[in-house]
Amino acid sequence: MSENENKPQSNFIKEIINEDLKNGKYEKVHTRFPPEPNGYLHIGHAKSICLNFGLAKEYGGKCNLRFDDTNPSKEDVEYVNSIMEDIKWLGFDWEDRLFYASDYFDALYEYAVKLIKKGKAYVDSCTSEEISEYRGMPTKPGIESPYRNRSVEENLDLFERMKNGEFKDGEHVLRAKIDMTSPNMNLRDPIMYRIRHESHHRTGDKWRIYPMYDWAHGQSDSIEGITHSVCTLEFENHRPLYDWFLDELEIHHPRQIEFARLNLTYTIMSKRKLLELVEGKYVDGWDDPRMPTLSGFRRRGFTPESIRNFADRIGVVKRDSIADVSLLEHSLREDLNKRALRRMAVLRPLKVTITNYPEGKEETLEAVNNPEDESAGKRGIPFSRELYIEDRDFQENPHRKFFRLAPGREVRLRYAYIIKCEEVIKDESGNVIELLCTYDPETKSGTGTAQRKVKGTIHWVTRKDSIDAEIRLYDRLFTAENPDGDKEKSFKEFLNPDSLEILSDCKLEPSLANVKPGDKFQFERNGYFCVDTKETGNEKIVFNRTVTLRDTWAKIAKNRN
RNA sequence: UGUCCCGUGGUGUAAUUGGCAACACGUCUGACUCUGGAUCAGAAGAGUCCAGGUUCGAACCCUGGCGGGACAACCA
Repeated sequence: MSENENKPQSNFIKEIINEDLKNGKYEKVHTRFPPEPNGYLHIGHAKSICLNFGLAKEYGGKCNLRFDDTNPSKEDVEYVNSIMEDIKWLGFDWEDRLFYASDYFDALYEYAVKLIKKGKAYVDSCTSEEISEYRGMPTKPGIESPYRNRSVEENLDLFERMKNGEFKDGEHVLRAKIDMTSPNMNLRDPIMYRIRHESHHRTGDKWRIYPMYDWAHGQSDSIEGITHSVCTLEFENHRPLYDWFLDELEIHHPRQIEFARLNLTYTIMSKRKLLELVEGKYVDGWDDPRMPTLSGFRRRGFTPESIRNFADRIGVVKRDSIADVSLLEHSLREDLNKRALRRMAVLRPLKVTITNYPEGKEETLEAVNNPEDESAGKRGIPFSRELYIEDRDFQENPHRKFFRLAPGREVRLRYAYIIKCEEVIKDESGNVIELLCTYDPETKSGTGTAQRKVKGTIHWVTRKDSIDAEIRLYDRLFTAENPDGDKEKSFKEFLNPDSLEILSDCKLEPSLANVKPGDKFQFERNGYFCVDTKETGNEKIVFNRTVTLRDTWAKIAKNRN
């Protein structure tokens, strides 16, 4: 619902912004989304993207895209491209404001020189072990480095030579001179620059020193004129440092605001662990439809609208929480229900012969494309003597509340006739392999003569005209609500062995012959499906099940146990 | 045994900033239905982590507990 999307919901960040605007701290709102190009975006990032771009839009401001590319050894253009693609797919536009932290390496260097001259930064020549040892513990103060009181001149000289590549990796670092006894670890002379003899994906070999996150981030925000720098909770303890740099430098001072990152039931959100799933081949790549990555959701058949709606509904707060996937699924179904064309597809076929339907006869029946949208029109579907129905729509000894086909019972074939099961044919081992049924010619759909009511309606496909396809059924990737929440067990122990089921003998109605990768449909009574973008080729059609329909029967069947 | 942040139905959020706790998801009924979908109607479910205090009045303010999270990468 578009009104849903426009419904402005307040949150603590907007309250802060309102206050800042009111008292003149800032005159406009300028946010940014600052991903590190070292992995694929996931739904947690989507929350942040929706938030940052959403705030800019709501306040008539701007939102920049800035790649936080300060660590050449982890980052890659592959990620840069996938990130841009995902943001665009989600529906946001940074216009001409695509930036990189590496754009500011020169400016950052000058700022560092300024701090050195102020006596607020120094070159430390301790080893990384020593530095870490001197840093102390959260509960115990650190001690000062023996190099802490070098002269400004010496620092300037050393720092320039660090830049010029005169030293080896790890030989020196540039540190801010703050307070080794601070109860906030981030203020214990944080490292600003480290030496890395590595090429950067954008600056090439120009730099031999690279800035750390804390040093690069706030200054980049400042350079871009960001007003509200929205980030996740783990940076809360960094805010004093963020502020310290800006204050010492006396430059434009954005306000950092932290919110709780998104957690979702039955999924993990850690980039590192997601990478582990990919590298360990537990899934089929970053865009595996079971992955919580945006590329995974896209391939699975999710719409960007549904994800945006979801992001609106979960809200923004400072407390840790874990959102229910069913809310995401609700947003998805709500969107797809309005838009997806209905089609009939039989996932697990059971042959049905209508014994009193003339052999060789064929007729075309009319079916509605989308009951939620009349403009979607109608289509014809062929009907003839031999059909397939869903094998689960037949029970030899039906449960009390099962209103589908059973020996001697009647059901309506959607958009066609009422049929009655007269005989059950089995193979040697007792499996039902075919049903012999009769139909009632008076009950043709839409004729108005169909006065008779039957309790159940099932979908079907004609044998002769059906199209073969492979359909992949997905279930949640993990069996535990919070797979990451167990201190004893690894998240991998909660992987759901049944998260993927491949059905290779599915039968589709003929109107599905010319589908294109990415096309989305509702297969009546089954769920929403989309044409897989990777596996679908000339000879083969592969559908992914995006999400099932709400299924009350499944609930009844489950509760029976 | 430090600093910072956070505690509202099962879940996620709200409460016009001190006025008797609202919405959504989920759950459960029922109606309708040629999708056991959608839709519609309804129900159950928290007295706001605990204990004090201030106040005519507290989820909102104060104090003290308790519980959860973050911080000890030359990662972001």
